Amino acid sequence: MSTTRSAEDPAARAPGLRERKKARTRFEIQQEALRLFAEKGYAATTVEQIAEAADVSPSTFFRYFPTKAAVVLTDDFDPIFIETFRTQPPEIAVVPAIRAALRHTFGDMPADQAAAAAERNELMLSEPELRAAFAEFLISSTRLLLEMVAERAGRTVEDPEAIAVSGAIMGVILSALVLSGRSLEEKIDELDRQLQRLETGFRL
Amino acid sequence: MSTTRSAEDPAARAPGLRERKKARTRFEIQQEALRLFAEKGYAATTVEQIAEAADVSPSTFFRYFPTKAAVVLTDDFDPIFIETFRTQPPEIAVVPAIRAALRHTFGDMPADQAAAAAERNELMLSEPELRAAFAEFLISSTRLLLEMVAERAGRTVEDPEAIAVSGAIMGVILSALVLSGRSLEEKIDELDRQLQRLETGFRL
DNA sequence: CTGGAAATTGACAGTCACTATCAGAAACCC
DNA sequence: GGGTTTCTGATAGTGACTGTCAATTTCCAG
Repeated sequence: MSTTRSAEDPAARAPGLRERKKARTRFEIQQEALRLFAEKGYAATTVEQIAEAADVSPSTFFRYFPTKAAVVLTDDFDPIFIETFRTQPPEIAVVPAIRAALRHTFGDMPADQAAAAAERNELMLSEPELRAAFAEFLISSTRLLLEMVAERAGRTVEDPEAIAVSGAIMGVILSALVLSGRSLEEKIDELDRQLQRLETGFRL
Repeated sequence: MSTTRSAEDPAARAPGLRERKKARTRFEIQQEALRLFAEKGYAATTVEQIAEAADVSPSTFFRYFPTKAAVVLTDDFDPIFIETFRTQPPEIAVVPAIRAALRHTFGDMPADQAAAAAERNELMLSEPELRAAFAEFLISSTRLLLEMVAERAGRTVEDPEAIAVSGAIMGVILSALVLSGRSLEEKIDELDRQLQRLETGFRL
């Protein structure tokens, strides 16, 4: 059996070689793609070039990412955010719970991850093609948010007030992301204050 | 100066044959495209088929519409809405002014236009490709809304509160459009009530 | 009304994102 | 090691979109 190294080997701890290789390939593709995008621009980079840089075939690229845009839009924060929101004490209202979840998810983010997120965010908004794909994300997120809101408030997903508040929250988030010209950190702070206004109403 | 009354002639009032032909071709293409989309679905309809149905070459199609999606997204209501909003009495606050403008723009819409708008709306949300293009529209609309809000409220476009309220309004509109499963007319009514909640704050 | 300038058009060739298929290689399980 | 499953690359497509260029159509001046 083990003429070679034992179970302590960090390469052997993962759920299997296949899984590890997949994760590694996926990461590699994304890494190279983002590098090329930053280097030559999104539109000027072809999938073939990404595949070549990541040392896979174009076919393989599409097995890992359904579209060229997905390589930019793939985001690991959603599940964390959702979980945090769900585990807020039930007596807290929707908007405060959202605020708490946002603070928790994005508040103490490692610097390198924050930088990467900011970069992808910028890319997402500057490239028309990606802005388009962003809509997909936006709409599905709004749907998801509505479900979470309804669950917490004890309403159905058809409830007009639940729909309105979900939309308003998403709109505030979107506008903070798109319109506010600040750093990601400042945006999070600002976002918190803006959401607070949803609770009290706007006086403009 | 009028020896002839030709200026009244509806056919001669137009800026020239070239212009008229262009407008007519444009209308023809859009007409045929929407018919084919309704008939066979958006994805299943190729530009070549649209071009053939409209009796032009594929090249010509792309000279009139930058993308296949643009043929669906072309919209004539924005300018009306903007004008109505701008001409609201200045003492009225932002949200009520939006509500008034929405009611005026979409409230007394002719039945056939409403039907066409509803159809395009449905198409826009059901087809992934179009939903993507919808984002373009969404983001630019939010920017525009921010400008209008800032103007009315005497704030700059960097003002956080102006940003927040613009986003919230847009979010409420979006969610009403996307999430609420009603007819267009009902949606407008519902939208009015949902916007009202923005003024008073949410209690969920 | 006519000749030339300018705009519009269609044909053609090409790029690129994305899909379907299929045979071979790698990893899994025994 | 043998049999099964999964992953991969090569190939050949489809369809949206772009660039070019010559032919046609509309415009306008004389």
